[in-house]
Amino acid sequence: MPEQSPGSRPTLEAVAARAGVSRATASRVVNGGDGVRKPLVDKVRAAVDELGYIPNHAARTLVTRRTGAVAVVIAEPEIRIFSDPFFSQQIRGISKELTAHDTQLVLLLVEGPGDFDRIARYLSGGHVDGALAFSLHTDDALPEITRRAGIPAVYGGRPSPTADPGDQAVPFVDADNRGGARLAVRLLKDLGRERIAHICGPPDQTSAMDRLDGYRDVLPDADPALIAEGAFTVESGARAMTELLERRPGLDAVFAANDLMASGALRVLRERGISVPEQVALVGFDDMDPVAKETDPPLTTINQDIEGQGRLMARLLLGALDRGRAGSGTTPASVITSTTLVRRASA
Amino acid sequence: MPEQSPGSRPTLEAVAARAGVSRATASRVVNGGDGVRKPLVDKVRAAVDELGYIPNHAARTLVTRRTGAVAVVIAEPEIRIFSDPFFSQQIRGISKELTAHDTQLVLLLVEGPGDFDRIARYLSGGHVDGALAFSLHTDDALPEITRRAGIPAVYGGRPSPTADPGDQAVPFVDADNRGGARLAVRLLKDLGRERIAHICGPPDQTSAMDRLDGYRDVLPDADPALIAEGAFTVESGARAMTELLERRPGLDAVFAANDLMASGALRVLRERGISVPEQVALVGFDDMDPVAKETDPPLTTINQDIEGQGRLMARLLLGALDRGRAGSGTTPASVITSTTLVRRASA
DNA sequence: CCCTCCATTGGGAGCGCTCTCAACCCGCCC
DNA sequence: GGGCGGGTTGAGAGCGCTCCCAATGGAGGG
Repeated sequence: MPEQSPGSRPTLEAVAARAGVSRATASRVVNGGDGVRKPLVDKVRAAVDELGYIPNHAARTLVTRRTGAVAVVIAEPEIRIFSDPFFSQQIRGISKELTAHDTQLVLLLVEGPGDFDRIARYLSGGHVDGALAFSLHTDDALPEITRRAGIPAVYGGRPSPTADPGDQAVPFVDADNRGGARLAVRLLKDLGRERIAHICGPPDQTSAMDRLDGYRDVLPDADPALIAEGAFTVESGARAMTELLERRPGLDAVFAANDLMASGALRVLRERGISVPEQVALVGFDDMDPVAKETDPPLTTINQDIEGQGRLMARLLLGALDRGRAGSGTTPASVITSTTLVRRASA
Repeated sequence: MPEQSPGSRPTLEAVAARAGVSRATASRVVNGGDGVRKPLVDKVRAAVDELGYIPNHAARTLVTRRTGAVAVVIAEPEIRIFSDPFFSQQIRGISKELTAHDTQLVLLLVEGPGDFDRIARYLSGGHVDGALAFSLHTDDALPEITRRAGIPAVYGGRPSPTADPGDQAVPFVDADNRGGARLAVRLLKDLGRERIAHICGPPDQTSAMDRLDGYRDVLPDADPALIAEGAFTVESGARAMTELLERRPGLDAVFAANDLMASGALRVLRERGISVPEQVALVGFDDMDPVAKETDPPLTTINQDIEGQGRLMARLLLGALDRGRAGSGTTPASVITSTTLVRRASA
């Protein structure tokens, strides 16, 4: 690849001239070469190589109205993204899939409650062909924004009903949180545990509520005092565990709605000299990479293929974009990915 | 903001017509309004609002030759990005700074060794005005790539001398790793420890080597057997600690080159019934958010302002871009950010 | 009162590319 | 042998915007 002295990039015109063809033919070759006779194709290809021609993206976008880029919107102003490998893994999956389809990833981090305007403007501004969004909280304006922007969007995680802008269903990819939770609680039940507590996540996140629903599916008559609320963090898990132990000292199992809270709970149990899994069996959720394996004992937990979810999101969006080009702008269907039980030592 | 029915976005032409001015004047107003009389400015602004006009980015880029976007290249094909909050925090800082300057962030994750070609093509393709890169390993082709692409770039972390493409110094932002390490080791020495071991990071990362140098600055005559190599992961820290304990059972302090390895070391020490900090004092590095505070005992460590480093990188790059526009294409100077000792319970 | 000058404004030329459409050329069939 | 059709190719018109340059008009000085 020849070096680029800035501001002197060869144009299609130059390639055409060098190959002795018209700009139109050069363009055809650059875009796949269909309908151009072999010798000409070769000539143009050679000219491209010699000149180090790289198509001007802006010019192309101007006429095709496709940017070849997709926005990833993360509406999480706060700290969670730092400590949570969840996002990184989804992004890795998204990136892989987009790269494979020559599509760029524009990252939009929401910098605060007032920042949605900026996001809306950007999405409406024709900078990107579509959006992948992580909208975790029920009060989130994102679904409404993407709908208004008139570009296809796929969500990571089921948006809450209240955030859903009416008739148009918002396509999303989510793990089978409820089913996973059932798996976890059923294991504890099968183990013969009789007072199974639950540390649930924040009520404004659908994943937390779905997991709670799964717990209730298996234990419809559970003592309400056996449920404590956390915030998906280690600290909050510890607090919730303390609370549970005060309310129901006789509990013999805990299902925590994620591994972070499970590890917080584990710390409290250890501090009190309560043995895991002998006295209290513990199950987490997420199978989060370093956390679940590194605790002592390692966590029994529910695995979800996070990277796979990212790939799937990208694939759904790319599909919608392709269909959009073909004319029929159908929105993709949502997908729920399966979860599996990973048995380690904590239960 | 009016809704967008796709494919029918108003153009500058439409705004001009509605405001009763020429396209040129409308353009001036949209771009700040300098040199346009107040009443006309107001008319155009009103037309913009009524029509919901949003400038076409591609058209603008085509003529200005500025994309208003910056690439963030992460040349870390593997798992580290998942468990390491480091990147997320830098990106958060970068995002804040870029957003404040109306610049977009295009994320480029290197998907494997063969993927550098794609990155090179992208950076050379006029998609972005500049690049922020994280090039962690000495064998990294990134500095060469950005140089060839002819766009300004700023690195996160000092590139190794071997990766540096010759005369042109590569501008970077890095923590004062060496100074931080000195702080850590000096503390241990001041505490009266006499056999201070070091768990260093992988030799192909300059941060690891700088921290090792800092250790040696304070302990030039240290027993080589007191140095063990890890890979910046929890597991490798545990292994290194085991090794050290075999080689020098009498060691009374450990400086680990990051908190992850420190926590691995801590686990081994606890398993062996060695008390921290009484028998062995332990210092980490990074002050990594959940890790350092959550260990038992909490880690004494070296803090670096990671988000600040990200902001700084972005600021340097934006500065270079502005200067580039002004004509004088000077590369920014590198910056070393200071580190501070955070005293907790492990030393 | 006329001329000069500066502050505004508008006209128009492109930025580099795609895409429609007409022109062309060849082989084939009647 | 002439006409027709399909496969190739080229010419030209924009995509929406910025920016150069010329035109305009009013203020101020002589």
